Amino acid sequence: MPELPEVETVRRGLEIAMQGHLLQAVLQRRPDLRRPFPPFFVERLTGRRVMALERRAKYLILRLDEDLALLIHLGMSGRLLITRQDESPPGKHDHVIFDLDTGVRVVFHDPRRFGAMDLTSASLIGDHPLLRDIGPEPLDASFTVKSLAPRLMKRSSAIKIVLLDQTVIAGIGNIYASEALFRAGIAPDRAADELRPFEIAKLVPAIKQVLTEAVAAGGSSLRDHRQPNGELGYFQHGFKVYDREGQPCPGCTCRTGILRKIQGGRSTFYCASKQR
DNA sequence: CGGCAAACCTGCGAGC
DNA sequence: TGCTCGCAGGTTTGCC
Repeated sequence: MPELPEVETVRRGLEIAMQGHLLQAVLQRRPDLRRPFPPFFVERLTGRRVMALERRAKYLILRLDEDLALLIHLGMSGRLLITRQDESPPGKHDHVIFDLDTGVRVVFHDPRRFGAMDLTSASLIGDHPLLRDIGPEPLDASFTVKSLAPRLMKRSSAIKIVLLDQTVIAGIGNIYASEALFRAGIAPDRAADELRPFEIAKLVPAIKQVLTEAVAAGGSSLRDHRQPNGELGYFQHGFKVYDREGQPCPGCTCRTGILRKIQGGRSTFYCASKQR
């Protein structure tokens, strides 16, 4: 499902349901997702208290007591849903169930199983191999033209491809890469290292703006994404180009409208007139 | 190291 | 109705 806004939406929902409470029972219903679960997954989690919920890029971090941290990635189709322990039995793709001491149940549901979970030391979380090389958070004040420009100057690939690289910027995925480039007026196949300073000066606020608006809307709900309370996000109504091939461009009067092309095996949506 | 294709999975809608 | 094909908010791996 999930890019930064969707994962942040999940974080906020889980924070309300889980923070301060005990993991009374954990049920792991299959041996692996994309990779095997870590050894003694259930045993290490059972009885732990959830101290805090954080997000880094598209990862959720559950800080637990006893210096333990649970790292969760939702992959393409993962959801975390809040329900009650007395509700219907788990379904086919409900792979992990967290029962809290409050009667709340949190279900990890992931049909494609591209998701991932790992356990690690909470105090050394930044050193974890999955987090170690991730780039700056785009909504942090430290993400600026000055910090982004040198990173882009090292890359000759198309800017759309580079925006998806989590070591360059954290949390952008296929939707928000297209949306940010449209808002910045930059063509997706431009080489990253050939962008001019004034273009990077448009790109940075475009990224911040589209992500901020999407977080405020509870993310985008296309196929799988739900907020943890089951409600839909609604930023899909704010898309200007994503999944709008053939529709009129909302930014200009060109006759071609929104185009779709494949970059790195994935769809990019753009307007050839407004984006140069 | 950079760049690119393939692989990992299941489900759904379109077209025949 | 039922089949095949293409496509899907991601990341890792392996090869050049």
